[in-house]
Amino acid sequence: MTTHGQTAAPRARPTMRDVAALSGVSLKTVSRVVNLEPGVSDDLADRVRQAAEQLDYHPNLTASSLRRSDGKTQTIGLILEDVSNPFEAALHRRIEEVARARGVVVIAGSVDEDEARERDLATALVARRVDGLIVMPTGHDQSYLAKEQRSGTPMVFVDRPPTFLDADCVLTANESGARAAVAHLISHGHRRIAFLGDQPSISTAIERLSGYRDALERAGIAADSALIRLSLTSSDQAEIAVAELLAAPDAPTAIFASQNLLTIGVVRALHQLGRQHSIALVGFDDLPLVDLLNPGVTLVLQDVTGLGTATADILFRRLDGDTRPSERIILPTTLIPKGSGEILGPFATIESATGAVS
Amino acid sequence: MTTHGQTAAPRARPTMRDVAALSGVSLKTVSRVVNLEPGVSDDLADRVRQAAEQLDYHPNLTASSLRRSDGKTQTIGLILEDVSNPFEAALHRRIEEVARARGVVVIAGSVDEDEARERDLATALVARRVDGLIVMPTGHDQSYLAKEQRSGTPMVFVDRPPTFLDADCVLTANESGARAAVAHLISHGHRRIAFLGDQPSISTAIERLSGYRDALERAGIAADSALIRLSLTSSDQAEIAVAELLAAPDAPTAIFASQNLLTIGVVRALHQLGRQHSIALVGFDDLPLVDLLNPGVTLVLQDVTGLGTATADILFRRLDGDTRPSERIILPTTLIPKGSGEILGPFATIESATGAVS
DNA sequence: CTGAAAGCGCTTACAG
DNA sequence: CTGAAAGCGCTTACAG
Repeated sequence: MTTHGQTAAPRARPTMRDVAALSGVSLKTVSRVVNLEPGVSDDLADRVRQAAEQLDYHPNLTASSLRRSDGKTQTIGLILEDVSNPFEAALHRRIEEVARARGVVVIAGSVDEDEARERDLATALVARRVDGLIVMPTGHDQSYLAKEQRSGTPMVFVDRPPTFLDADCVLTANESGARAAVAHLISHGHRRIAFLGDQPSISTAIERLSGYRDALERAGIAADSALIRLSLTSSDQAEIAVAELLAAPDAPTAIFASQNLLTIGVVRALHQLGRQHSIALVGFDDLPLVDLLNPGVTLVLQDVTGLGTATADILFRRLDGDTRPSERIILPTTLIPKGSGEILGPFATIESATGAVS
Repeated sequence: MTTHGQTAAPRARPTMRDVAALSGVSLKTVSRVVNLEPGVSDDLADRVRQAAEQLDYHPNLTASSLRRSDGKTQTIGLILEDVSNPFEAALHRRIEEVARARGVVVIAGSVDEDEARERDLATALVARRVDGLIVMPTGHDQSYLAKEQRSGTPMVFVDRPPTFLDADCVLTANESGARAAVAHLISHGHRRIAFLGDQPSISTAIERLSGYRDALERAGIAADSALIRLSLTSSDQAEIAVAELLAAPDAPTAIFASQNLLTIGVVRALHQLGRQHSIALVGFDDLPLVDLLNPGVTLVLQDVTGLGTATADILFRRLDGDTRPSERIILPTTLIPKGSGEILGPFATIESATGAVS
């Protein structure tokens, strides 16, 4: 029978006290050496380091943070809708990178679109005394975080602003991004443009709808509520919505899909119906490989790296003591023509056909 | 000037002592009520709950775990190659779900393919006294975790087995999955089949190569080293490799891309060269939307949900005291024909043309 | 049923 | 330069 790691009786982890005993110094001297504080003679410091090495001593951060005057745990919390969503996973990675440079780790969690889960996760993170919080809010009331904020936990909101709470936030220019997408379709000769959107309770969905309406208005096109489909929460729902829209009389000639999952559904529907070369499409958010589809899918891209970096930067600035009023950073989008958005509509002019407009 | 949350002087968080003082009971009684221990009179319990409510008291988990005999922090660590890789992000989400059901949160981190970073992250997690560790190992020696394992931290490896360490692991049947992919191509009339793979230091890359060789051997086809391209670490490198392979004399008629990023590169290259309808392709790992490409891409899928669930389940079983010998779970793959893998090769028979073989 | 004392592994605030 | 005492916010192990 081999000695199996998992089954052997646990061997106690050495403490500072053990290191002190072995090296024949006081606890405080070990603490000084471990924390690289100056003012320990080379002789003692060497003995301590040797003893620590010999015992394979590793400091207990949870104990030190309890006693430390700043109480820092070198851990931050990240509340997302879903850690596996590509946009959010990319955000997570950026935040992790900024945190890592400071020796800070990230506890991330998913709350889907469940308000209660958002609060539960926030409570769980606070109970573990995270140094700060980054939140992509789901609920419509973040006032429950006010006490925690007053207790000194900095918090930054990302992608969506907080409600009933004054805090920093980093957002995408959803309205102008959507406006650009729809203006792009209009400039290619479309006037009947459908809007597909997520639940109107989500601020980004509303802002993108607002950009859509604004682009139509600027072009003197009356919005037709029959072309606006909200509360679509999955690719499948978007796929069905497209089939319905295209089967109706006076069907749209172009579609603006205001979120990545919805874009997938639209692409599926158009391919299914064999309409991918006749119905124009612009999608919001990045999707891998869509440039290889035929036609490629024209997308409005968010600056995920910029969002993640700015969010983490602000949080750590607050942790470093920045007490200026809360700020709101808004990052622009980029429209990438890939084919589907350049399909000409019935009102195309010579300019739009020759690409004189974009 | 409004009162701004972030700038107001931090208000100290209430402690158990504060609750005890306000309710006029001892610290221990508050502890009993907070931890739902029996044996407190309704009268006192009520007073304590009211005081806690009034002060907005929330327990400090980091302090309680320090003192608790089991020392549990209700936190586990997850070491990944990249939290934003779709496969790993999906794994992360599954593990989070299992953990959440037990009130446990997850600290995840990315180490890319950097051994030093793997060790640093492990150290950072151990310093925070995570209750357990889930590791997708990058390095080729996990013996550095042996002491930690003996100290009582359970650990489970996922996707790749640990080296120089006896521990549980949950893997994909890489070899048989790759064998099935290549056999599929052979049955469709291909004999010159290229293999594209990641760094040979990664166990999954080697296992998939082994499955490739095995399938060829079983079909009596001699392996041609000119068709085997290893150490490809990005889509771009795979794209270049395909261009080279197809430009060479006696070029392959089919390609097996043994990892998701590489599959993307192959698809790009084939479309670029206009060969997507003549060169067969099977890819390993899922990729969104590839079924909408023309042709759709035939894939070998891993059971990500199964991997995540099994990994987390084992970890928590160990945390619950299971001391049986370490186990190795291997989950099967599924081949999904989507078009690219069914392109017929020069040795196609009537059976392969009619789909009598899959 | 209730609580006073000790201590988890550290850092703080002093004193020498 | 070095260390003894106190204490971070809790739970443990007792005693009443």
